[in-house]
Amino acid sequence: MSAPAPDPVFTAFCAAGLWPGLGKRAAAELPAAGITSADAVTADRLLALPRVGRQRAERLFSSFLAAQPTYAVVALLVGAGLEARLAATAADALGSDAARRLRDDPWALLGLPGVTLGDADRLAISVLPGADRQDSRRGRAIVAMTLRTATRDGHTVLPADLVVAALRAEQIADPAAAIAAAVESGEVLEHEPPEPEFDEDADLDELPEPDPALRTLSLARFGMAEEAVAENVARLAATAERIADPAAVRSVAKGLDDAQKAAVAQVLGAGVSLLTGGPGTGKSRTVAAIVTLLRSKGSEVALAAPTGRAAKRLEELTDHPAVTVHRLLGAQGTSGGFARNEEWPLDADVVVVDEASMLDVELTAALLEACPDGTHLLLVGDPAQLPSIGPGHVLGDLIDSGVVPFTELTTLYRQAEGGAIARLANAVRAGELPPVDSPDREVVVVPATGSAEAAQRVVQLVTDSIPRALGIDPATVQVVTPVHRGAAGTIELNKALKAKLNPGEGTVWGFDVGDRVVATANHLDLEPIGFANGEVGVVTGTGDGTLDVAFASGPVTVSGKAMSDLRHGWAITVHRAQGSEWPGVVVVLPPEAGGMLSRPLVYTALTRAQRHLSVVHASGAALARAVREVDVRPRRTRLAQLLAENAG
DNA sequence: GCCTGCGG
Repeated sequence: MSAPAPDPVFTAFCAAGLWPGLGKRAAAELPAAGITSADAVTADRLLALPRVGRQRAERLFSSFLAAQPTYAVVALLVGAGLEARLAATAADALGSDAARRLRDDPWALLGLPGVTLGDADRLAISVLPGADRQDSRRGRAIVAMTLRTATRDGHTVLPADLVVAALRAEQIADPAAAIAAAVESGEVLEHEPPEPEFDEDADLDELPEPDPALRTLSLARFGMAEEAVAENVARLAATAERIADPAAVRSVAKGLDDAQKAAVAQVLGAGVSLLTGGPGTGKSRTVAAIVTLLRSKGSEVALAAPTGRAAKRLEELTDHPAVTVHRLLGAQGTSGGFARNEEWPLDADVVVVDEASMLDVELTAALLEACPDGTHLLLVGDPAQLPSIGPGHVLGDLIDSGVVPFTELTTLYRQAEGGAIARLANAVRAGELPPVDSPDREVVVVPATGSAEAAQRVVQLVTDSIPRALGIDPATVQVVTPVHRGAAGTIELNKALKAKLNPGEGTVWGFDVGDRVVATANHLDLEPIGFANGEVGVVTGTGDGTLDVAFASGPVTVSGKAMSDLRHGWAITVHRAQGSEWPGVVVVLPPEAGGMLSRPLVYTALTRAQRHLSVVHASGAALARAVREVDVRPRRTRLAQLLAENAG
């Protein structure tokens, strides 16, 4: 008797690794055990697999049964000629009745990462005989997709006109109906244009109409988050009571300038306040004074930052515990919400968040919702640095709204005032790119043509020119580039720099003693103090699958999972360098980064340098253009308008 | 298309 032909759905399910606990090797051995379809799966047959005992067979059988929702999705996907791997994501996102939901609305597939409209259309043709490109579910899904794509560029809203144009580009005949369907589903919100200023003397017949071109749409997630931020800022502003007499500032005023003292006084009175300024203007020193004052008053202070590294630094500078905002709020896994919320709010009198330019709108909404009436919130940050990864422009919008009290620190203390680095950084902050005038070579600009030549210049600067001409140890010089790929990206630069500075085999996970490494994730729980994403260290020893790494904050022995979160760190991206500074910095601007150059990126890169800055410039006119424009792609948001409306 | 935070 010959075995039945293997069931393609079953085969795809197993091959895609969707059967929990079943390895690749075991999957390949299933046919030999007589298991070629779902119906053939029994604990007894599984027992026939090599290296499988009774207990494992039972476990495999029950994990197969538990994976039935995923199996049902695989059946749909395979029928449409789509990748079975998608099934796991679909079951995660759509729940145990994912298959039924996809049969009801195949375009719901578009909500999953990596799915194209073409994929969703194929599924639709396969599950809905006679599927029509004018189907209202399709139009609705394209509206949401358009808004999701905009979200990746940081926008929380899009003008309705742009969404209409996107719908027309997909041959949707009735864009208004598609938008109405998206709003009806609850996934999308429609925002009427702001009311024009009311002029009391105007003729009643000529009341200005809101401009329909200003109508916007948002994904409800982000539209509601912005509304929550605006409402809760107003709530905290209205419920705050003065913590201490402004005269109390005197007790910590020693060493603070007038603006810094004003910032301290502001926190004592305001429910929400802002403290802004560039690197070296004393933001941290001011926060330290605030913490000292509040502790002396017996107030409960909570310190937090959006990144682990910023939290760690805040803790060192204030000598007061600081955590990530996620930790502060009790983040529950990737999809989940936060343990601290309206029902179980934070119990601090004052909450201070450093590096607030990195706050996106959802995290800010969660933070504000967890602050009970009367909490004072201080956001500290530099609006000129890179914007948050998630959508929103929270710090900038809070400033632009004009309704939140803020103090801007402008006096530079860290770099020599009038030094070439500070002059250049200040000019870039203001949108200008003056010719560099630095006879003492504090700033050196090295022109290059193409990324290969740029890379050569970088290696030359780090290993030869900078140490020889300026006497700066290469160990204190950091290379910073916008990109990973290409000849002047981190990957190739690190290879070239390792070959010159610390050649070797890479005995443990590609690393040798003497290699510079950078962390790409937080491991704050390693002994004794762990490491934070973006920290740079040097390998000081290797063991059996372990590395001893000396980070600036202390030594750490790294093994296992944490090891895979280390990369070579002579050259790192500008994004990862945010929040760190080095005595010497080489900034590389390769031509292929031209499109991603922006004023915040250039400013962030330049301000990483304390004593010496070399700029290897190969991006031509794109650099001046990027610095001149406030941002190449400004984020469209509604928060500033909402804040102003709530205040008025 | 490029870059990137947090969490388990």
